[in-house]
Amino acid sequence: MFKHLANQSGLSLERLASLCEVAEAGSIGQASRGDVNKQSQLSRQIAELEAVFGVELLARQSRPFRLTAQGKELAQVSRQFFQSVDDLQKQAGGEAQRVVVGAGETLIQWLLFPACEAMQKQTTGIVFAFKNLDSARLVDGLQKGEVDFALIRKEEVPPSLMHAGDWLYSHVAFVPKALSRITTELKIEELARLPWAVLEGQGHFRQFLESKARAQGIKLNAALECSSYTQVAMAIQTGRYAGFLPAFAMDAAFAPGSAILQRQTEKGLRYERKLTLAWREATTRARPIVEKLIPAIRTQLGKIL
Amino acid sequence: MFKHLANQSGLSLERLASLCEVAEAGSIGQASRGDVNKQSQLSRQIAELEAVFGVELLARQSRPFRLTAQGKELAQVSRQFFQSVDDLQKQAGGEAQRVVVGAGETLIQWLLFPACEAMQKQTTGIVFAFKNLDSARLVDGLQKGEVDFALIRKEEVPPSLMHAGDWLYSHVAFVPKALSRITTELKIEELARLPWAVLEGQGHFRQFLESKARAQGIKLNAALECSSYTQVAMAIQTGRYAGFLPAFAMDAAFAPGSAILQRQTEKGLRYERKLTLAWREATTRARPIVEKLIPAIRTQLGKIL
DNA sequence: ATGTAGCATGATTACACAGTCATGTTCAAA
DNA sequence: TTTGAACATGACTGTGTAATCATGCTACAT
Repeated sequence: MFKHLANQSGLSLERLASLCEVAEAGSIGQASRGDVNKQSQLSRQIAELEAVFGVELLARQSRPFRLTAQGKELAQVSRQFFQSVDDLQKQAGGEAQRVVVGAGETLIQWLLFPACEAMQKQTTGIVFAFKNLDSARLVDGLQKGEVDFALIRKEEVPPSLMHAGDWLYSHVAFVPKALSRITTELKIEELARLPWAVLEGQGHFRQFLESKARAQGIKLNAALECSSYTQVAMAIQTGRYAGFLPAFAMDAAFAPGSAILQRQTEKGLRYERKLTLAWREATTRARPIVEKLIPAIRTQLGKIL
Repeated sequence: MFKHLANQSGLSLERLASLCEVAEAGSIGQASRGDVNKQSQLSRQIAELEAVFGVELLARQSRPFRLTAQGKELAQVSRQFFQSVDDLQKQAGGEAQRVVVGAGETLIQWLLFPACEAMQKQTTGIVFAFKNLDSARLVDGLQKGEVDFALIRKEEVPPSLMHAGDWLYSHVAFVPKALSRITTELKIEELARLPWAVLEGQGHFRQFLESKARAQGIKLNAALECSSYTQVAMAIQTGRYAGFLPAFAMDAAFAPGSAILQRQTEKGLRYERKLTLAWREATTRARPIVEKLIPAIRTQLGKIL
């Protein structure tokens, strides 16, 4: 049967696990993280695997070495196997299975976290792990099998991945009543009038706002630079700044009855995104639990969005 | 990462390969085939795996022991992994990948063999392995991953399996010119008049013929009992017997210009079957080569049927 | 050119494992 | 109840392997 494979000198679970580590880290060096012993192990073990398969698993043209296509393939096959075995073991031992959910920090905090919270009460035996990654890394993680599913912009999902759900949300303005009691749509002029807490740097939305302001011959009044939407929300909460947040932040970020007005922006300032839940089909095959969770997550997210 | 799994004492490729062997054979005893050493190994190794997973992999209620549901699951996960690794290794070494095709003996000889022959000329790097199994075993083999795809009756495909293609064929009469020069549809009366080479035993088609004859108050003239359709074809070739064969046997079984008349049967004697190509989705995921072959096989079979 | 990050290799140790043989246990059928 | 088939267990051996330390090599950056 498969004894010829299992018996082969140079092929072992440890070596395959090492390959997976290198695949995840990107290179031998990163996988060993300063541990010289580990470095020598990894180098040797991958060389031994190469001897077994008669193929280069590491591309040795430039340093640091990256995995070759065949190296990645073997790593993926192994990873899937380990994951399945791990699931079986946890299932048998009554332990909770780990499900890795990826998204941007904002989405995790205000969407995934509440949604998963609700699910954990119903379904026992699941541990969610949230990964805060940018969309490129999320897609990569999905394809490698390191992330089970991800909440990302629909446009970012490559055709090789599965996806379901279709949630539209827009950035809306949150203005403390202390600053303004207007409740109608937010006008562009107010970009200059109100003191805004904005994200530092060159984020998409920040650039969008600045260009809109410029087009009107005004300047965005960036009174506070924050490094995350959470900070923006905190700034708004103080009552001294207005800010833009995704609409779904209202319930999650502000206590009910707080003196904050949520205001839709006028048409010219609309900034909309379409989210979807993406995953890799192979993952659902190797991990039945992941497939089972998809409809549940969809309905939970649907309740919030 | 997965070091915690790979390091676990009691978990090894050999033990998993052993589990696969037992899964395939059905029990420890059958897997060891009289080798007492192997028996003790298998017993021990499965016990060690059980310790790792904390679950019974063998159902020890009645002997011989069968695998439990969890045992089967682990075996399947492992089998898939081994198969993928094996494919990678063969691909890397430029070796041919083995593709297991299952069907009844008749279908193998007169349909699959010619079809695969034609494909091997185009596609290099594939070795076909034919398995002659009854449909129950074929379905079982498909689900276990031991058979890559099978040509079986459409009605036999359970909903859990994929299938494609839809080939209708009927059993028709082959009559040597030496016995009769009639070329019209075969009448029931001829069942008694002509000397028939038939399959021994209680095959579906044999019973069908006998009941039709009885209904007409005549008796099937079974002049020769054969144990395979190949033998029936050989008998017909001698010129001394008539016989029923699947219509597609004409080209494959008889040399062109041989003195055999192929005759459709009259309506009351029609015996039709619908074939399809069945496979398991997980197999196509683990073995890309299998997925690639499906359309090729379909067109090749289409040419014959 | 030279340093250094990134990887390879040789040698050694301790251990887990597969393999083997002999014998024990359990269960089902005769 | 007996018998044999099916599986378990204890004891031992040789081997492959992970782990560790020391040192050597090679290519990229400065």
